[in-house]
Amino acid sequence: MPELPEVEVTRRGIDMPLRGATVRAVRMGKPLRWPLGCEPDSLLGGRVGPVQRRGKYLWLPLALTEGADSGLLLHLGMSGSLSLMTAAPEAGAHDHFDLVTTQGTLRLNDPRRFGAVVWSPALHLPPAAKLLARLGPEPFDAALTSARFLAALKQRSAPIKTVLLGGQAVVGAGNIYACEALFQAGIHPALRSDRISRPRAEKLLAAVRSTLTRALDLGGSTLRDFSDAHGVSGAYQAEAAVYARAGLSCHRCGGTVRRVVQAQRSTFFCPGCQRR
DNA sequence: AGTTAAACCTGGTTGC
DNA sequence: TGCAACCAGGTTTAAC
Repeated sequence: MPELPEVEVTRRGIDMPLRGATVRAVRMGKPLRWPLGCEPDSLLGGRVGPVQRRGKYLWLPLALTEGADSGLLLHLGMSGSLSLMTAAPEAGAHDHFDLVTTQGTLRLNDPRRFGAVVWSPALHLPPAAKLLARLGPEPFDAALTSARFLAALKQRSAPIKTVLLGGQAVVGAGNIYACEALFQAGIHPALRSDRISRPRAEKLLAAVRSTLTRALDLGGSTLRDFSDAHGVSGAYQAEAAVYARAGLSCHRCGGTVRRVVQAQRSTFFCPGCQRR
């Protein structure tokens, strides 16, 4: 589920409430994608700092000593969500990580367990640095110009949809928002990335940005499991133009939205509105 | 080297 | 009703 908007909405929900909190207990459930990388009890007494986001990862600074840069790198995978509770109920079957602090319990619920919580001595050191190494630029970074975006697209011959999902040209757009941005830009998902024109690349970058912004404003998308740190669902899915709308009519041209598979992922698009 | 498949895991939905 | 097949927000690793 969680693409950039959902992860950012989650970050905003836990950042201020957790700031300055002290870790009182750590509870682990079933294994996640990667091991924690430290003794859970070694986190006790850690002080929580400002929560940051990089791509679809969250960085929770957890200083064990004054001035330390260590922390936890979190990923929500496909089905993960974080909730911050003052009085946490008993852990359920899919609650795989609890960080009990003086300012509430941060709990990761993740049925499919593609998510991760990994301790790292610093954001710029392994293992965090290694996991973030291949990420492209942030979509709202002013340094990401349309020229730079175009240059990145020119380096790939794979379909534009697949390249968007890859996150090398820009991070943050997952399956929902990659489909929606391509629709908004009027670009066929099968178009070769390196065949895209300069004006279309510019239009696509703008579409990625506006799609992610709109989703952020609506609290993200909730297909099944996602909710923010306070249990509130997203609302973007209700206004998706193409995503999960195969066989339905396009609200722009009246044609029929199609579903195809690219790189093992469903792609939804409108053949009338999106051209090669 | 670069693109595509397989893998990780659980559960909901669909169709016979 | 039962059960098999397919589908789902992601990303790494292995294989063409």
